[in-house]
Amino acid sequence: MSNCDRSLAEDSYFSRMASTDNSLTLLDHSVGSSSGWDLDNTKENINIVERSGVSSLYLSCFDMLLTQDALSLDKVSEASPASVAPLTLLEPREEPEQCPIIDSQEQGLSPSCEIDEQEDDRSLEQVQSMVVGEVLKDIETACKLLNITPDPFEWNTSHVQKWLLWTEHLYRLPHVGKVFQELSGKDLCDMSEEEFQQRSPHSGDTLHAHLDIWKSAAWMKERCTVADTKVTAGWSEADSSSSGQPIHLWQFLKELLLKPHNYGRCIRWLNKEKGIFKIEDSAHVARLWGLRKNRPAMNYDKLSRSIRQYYKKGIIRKPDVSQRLVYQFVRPV
DNA sequence: TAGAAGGATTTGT
DNA sequence: ACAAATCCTTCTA
Repeated sequence: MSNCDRSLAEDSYFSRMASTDNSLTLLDHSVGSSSGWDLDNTKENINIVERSGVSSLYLSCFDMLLTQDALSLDKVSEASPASVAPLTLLEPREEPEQCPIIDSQEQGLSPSCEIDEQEDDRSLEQVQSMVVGEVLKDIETACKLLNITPDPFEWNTSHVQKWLLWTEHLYRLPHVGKVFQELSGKDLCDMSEEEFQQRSPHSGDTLHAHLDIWKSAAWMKERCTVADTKVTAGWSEADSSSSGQPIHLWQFLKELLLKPHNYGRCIRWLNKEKGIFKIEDSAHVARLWGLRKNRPAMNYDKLSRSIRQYYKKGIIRKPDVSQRLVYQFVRPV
């Protein structure tokens, strides 16, 4: 796909982003012009970060970065109360990966007086860079798992389906079924929020918002690569999704284990030094592996058979004291 | 009943 | 050719 194709389709998109030099400035602008995130609330927001992890915060922040104004922001957070709002009530301590929440409560922060603006600016900048970094990292992780590129424009129809399944899974959205079938990534990117909602009245708006995040991240990545800013550090690592070689199961498991923040509830180290890990949720891990390999019928029975093939190869073994769902890398990192 | 172990065969790259 | 997927039987906690 040529850059000309892209630039046409992304015109409206770029215009929304304003002409800023990097992502932080970009965040500055949108935060500064939005009623949802006042400078005075920076410390409070940092506290939110410390209390509940960054995901819910960064989604709020990123949505702000992406939405044209506070009105459309409210639309995003309130348009699908059935799918988003109850989650905060039902699972208040949900792990971020399981349920990064677009939390309307955090967006409704009220304005207050101007005190020590410079210090707030610095704190805000810290939060912003953290927020952007987290979003980029999470997208990177999803790309590895799904074996897709970060840029939705490059997706084919099967990549689109993977992304849809993944996003539904991650945000507990109702299944959209086949309404987005036959659409390429470019088709998807060209669709307005209204078109999303036409196809999927229940989760169209949320899916559109998340696609916007991906589009922004890809756009930022492109900009930052040229500008060589440190925000993109996480993207430059060579990863299995870009090596061309199909990923091995043991690599995939290590990838999950590398992201305890995201996958700690389905797989975690028991003893990282010895390479001993436990699969906490066998069905979940199998589902992720199936997603990664495009094998919808994958289950733990089959995944574990593949793990057992590693016994002979000396890649994975059962630990000395054998326990259910516990394995050990023969050569820990 | 879910998981562990491993044989046999098929599939996809 | 190779890794993984699939299907299977038998065993175990």
